[in-house]
Formats: sequence, C-alpha cells, structure tokens
Amino acid sequence: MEEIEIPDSIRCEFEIKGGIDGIVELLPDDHRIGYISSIARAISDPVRLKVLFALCIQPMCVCLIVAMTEYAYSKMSYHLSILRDSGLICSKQEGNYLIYYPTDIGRKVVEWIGKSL
Amino acid sequence: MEEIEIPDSIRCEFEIKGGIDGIVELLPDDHRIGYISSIARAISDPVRLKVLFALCIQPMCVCLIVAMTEYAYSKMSYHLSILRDSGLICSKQEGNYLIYYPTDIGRKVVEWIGKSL
DNA sequence: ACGACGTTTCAATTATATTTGAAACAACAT
DNA sequence: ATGTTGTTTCAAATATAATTGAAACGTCGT
Repeated sequence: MEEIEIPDSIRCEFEIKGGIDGIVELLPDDHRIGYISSIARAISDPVRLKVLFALCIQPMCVCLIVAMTEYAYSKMSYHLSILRDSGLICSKQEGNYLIYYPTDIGRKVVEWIGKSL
Repeated sequence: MEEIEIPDSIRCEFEIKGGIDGIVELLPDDHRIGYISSIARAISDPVRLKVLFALCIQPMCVCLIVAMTEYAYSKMSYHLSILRDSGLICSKQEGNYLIYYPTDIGRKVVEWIGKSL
C-alpha cells in the first residue's frame, strides 16, 4: 500500500512503530482532537485569553469585563460566547447582572500556562 | 474614574483586589498574552494538532506527513509553517528531505494535554 | 549542466471569523 | 403597564485564514 521513500535517519524507527498506520493508531481520536482544538481556538484570541485570565483572578459581570477591555458589549458578548461554548467559562445570574467565572477546565488551562509556558 | 455599578456578590472581593486596575496589574503583559495566544492559534486547527501529536510519536519528512493526512503538499506546507512560526515544531534537512520534529515547547504542550485535558 | 524529486512560495479564490450597530430580551424598580 | 439597565442576538459589512494549482527553489544523481 505504501510506496513512499523514507529517509535513512528515520526509516528504522518509523517501521518499528508500524509505519503510518501504527502512528495513526497512537493518535487521539478525531472527537478528542476536535475537543482539544476547540479549546485552543477559544484562547487563540488575545482578548479572550486575557478575559479568561482576568476571570481566574476575579469573577466579573459583563459590564466590568467591558470596562476592563474597552470593548463594545455586543463584541464582548460574542467573545464570551466562544469561551462559554468551549467550556472554559460559565455564568450565573445575579439580579440584572450576569457574572462570568472560569470552569474547572478554564482554571486548569490558566494554571498550566502560568506554570509551564 | 470608575462609575460602574458592581453587583453585590462580587463588590467586596473586587474592591479588595484594587478594582479593574488592580486586576489588570495581575494579568500577563500584552507580549506574553500574544505569545500564548499564538501558540493556541497554531493548535486550533485539528489537522495541525494531529500533526503535532504525530511528530511527538515520530519525526517525519513532509512526504510522510502528507501521506498520513492525505493533504496536498502546498496545503500541508502552509500548516507546517504555522506550527513552525509558533515555535512548536522545527525541521532539519536530510538530503532531499526535510524532517520535522517537535520543539521542547511542542512536546511540553502535547504532554500536558495528554495528562490533563 | 541537466532532470528528477521533495518541498516551498505565490497570487487568486473561497471560506471562516470578527466587527458593527440596531433591535430584542430579561430582570428589576416605579 | 412602563421605563431602565445589563445583556444577547441578528444581519450586514469587513477582515483574516485556508485552499488551490502553478511556478520556483534546493538537493541530489547522472
């Protein structure tokens, strides 16, 4: 099936691992890959990342987030929805206000970045 | 300076932390935020993430990556350049071939995801 | 020097994400 | 009920990212 020339320095290793099929078997499945990349996508925007960090310091209502970032409400609402849909933040209603705070996963991500990146 | 109403459940905490200014001071600076979000962007695409995982299992030349993903060369080259520019992978020449492999950061990211996400 | 092979680059197209401003919604106070 | 405040939603416009196929590049073998 495979007709590909493989360069010397990796051929042996590559074949021991079962070739392409062997490597593919070791990869996370598509569902998991999709899950991880959707989280990455959520924090791929600098403002969203900053908001996530800020919420880990202090849960905030949208008006405070808006004041902090100097973004328009509708714009911030869009970005919050992406963080929310990715499972990094969630919200609770407090009277007229919606207070956003990080989920466990959101905190984990921020903590790891702080420690290791 | 701040004329914002703050909901009861967070006001106290929020003010202890020095309000918006106090929180902003605790955030990573813009340069660092940009760095982190650029790494996130690089793995926000499922195929790029998969390639990064695969290279952690086994360094590969572009022709193998192309065979594994069934992407066109030019397309994969584009995606590899994004992973490369973000510092997650690098390459060495081996005769006619370019062999890609993960950087330390690339490995760290993949390991953490495997363990914790 | 020449052709073949593995890879990248480029410009044009297509697809996706983000911004904008107006309108809608929901909770509250009057 | 009505108006106000905090927030979201929507459709249209804009900006950014990804795909395509052809052409160029570098390394090798002849």
